[in-house]
Amino acid sequence: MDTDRAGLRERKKHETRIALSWAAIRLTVERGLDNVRIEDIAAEAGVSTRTFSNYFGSKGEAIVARHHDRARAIAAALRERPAGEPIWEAITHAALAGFALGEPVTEGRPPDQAWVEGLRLMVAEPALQGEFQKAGAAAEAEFALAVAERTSTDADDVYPLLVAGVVGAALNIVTRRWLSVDPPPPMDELLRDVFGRLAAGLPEPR
Amino acid sequence: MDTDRAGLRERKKHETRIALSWAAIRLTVERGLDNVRIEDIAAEAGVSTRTFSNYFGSKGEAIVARHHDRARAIAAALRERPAGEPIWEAITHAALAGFALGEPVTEGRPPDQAWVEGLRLMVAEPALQGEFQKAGAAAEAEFALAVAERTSTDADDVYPLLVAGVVGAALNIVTRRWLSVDPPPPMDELLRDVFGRLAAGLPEPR
DNA sequence: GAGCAACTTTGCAGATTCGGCAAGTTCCGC
DNA sequence: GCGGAACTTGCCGAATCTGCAAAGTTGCTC
Repeated sequence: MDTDRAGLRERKKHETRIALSWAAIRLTVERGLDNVRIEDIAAEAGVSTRTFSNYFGSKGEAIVARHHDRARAIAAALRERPAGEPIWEAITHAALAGFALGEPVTEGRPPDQAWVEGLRLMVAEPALQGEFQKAGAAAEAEFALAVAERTSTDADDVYPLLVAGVVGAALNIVTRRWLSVDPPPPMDELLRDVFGRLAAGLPEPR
Repeated sequence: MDTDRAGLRERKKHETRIALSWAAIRLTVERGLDNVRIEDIAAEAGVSTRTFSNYFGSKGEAIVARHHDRARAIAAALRERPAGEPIWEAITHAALAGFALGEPVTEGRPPDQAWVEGLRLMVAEPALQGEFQKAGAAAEAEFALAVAERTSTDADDVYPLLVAGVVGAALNIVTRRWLSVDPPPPMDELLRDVFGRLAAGLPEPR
């Protein structure tokens, strides 16, 4: 039943982490960032405020945690792609796989109207901008490693860093666009469009 | 003598802002982020702590302010480039112009050893990562506008967003690299290398 | 140059957050 | 089982953030 045989302790820790992050997101979407105190989040997850601080340094970190996990999943997915595959193709597939995990939100029910609206407000929150960006940057570092491995370049070489940075920027745009267009368009299309342009060398539209 | 005829009030406000940001950077580089209190920064700039809060929402914001200004200068520089110029060429020149303003640090004296070391520690500070990224993102938005203008596309179209995102990533890499290589290499080379790769469609090295 | 309006700075207070420290409790490996 | 390691928790002080109202400046008009 456990995803990994790492023992009860590890599993519980992981569960607490998820519960905290999830509670942080839900409360923020419902009430708005300023009306959520760490106290509330901790209560929702059934732990003390002090324990919250053991897991996350701030509200923002907790909120962004899941976003961060997904970004890292994409890096992991890239490592799974066959070695011969052209790089942009591999990256596109990895991104699709990462997003295929799906927002836990939409797991059962269809995307709720009020929920999407709350999400928009949340990601627009200025206080969280830095947090999202930071999570993206951390994931980029891992992505750069995967790219370096695949292309047999040094990890601190310009090439893998540049590819990772570009991919990070692309994912940001895709995510924002998915939220901004009114009937959220299928991720597949967005991802293929953006990575297609990148693979083609960003031709100037006309 | 005044840079703009906007009146004493505006000028003084601007000076205070610079002084605060500058004091924040200097103290952080010297002592490390955790050993600098807002109280210290305000004292250094000759204002009260409450006034500090009128200008910046946090230490991080103050530290990053100059970085932010420079990024916006690059976006402004892009608008100045001739309309016919190929886009990547224009961008490269804009970036060069932006960096040419020079770190006020290196204005007179050569880059000090201890200073560069402190800078490295500062940009490596986890608590500032988000702040830097956030500043970069804000500048990206302006950059996207400039690109949209130049290419006659909609500002919320994918193309300008993507170009801006890619440029932001590239500038991040250039900045980090400038700090990481031991004798800081000339900006020109770094910028030309990175933007050259982008203009060529990110060819895989071999 | 006197006076008024708008703006900026400042001190103060309350709410919140952040981290260290020292129990108390639970889990892992032997 | 048992000892040690890891995790949770409450408590506390330092630091930050923000609203509010008083005091000080600046800009503009008559």
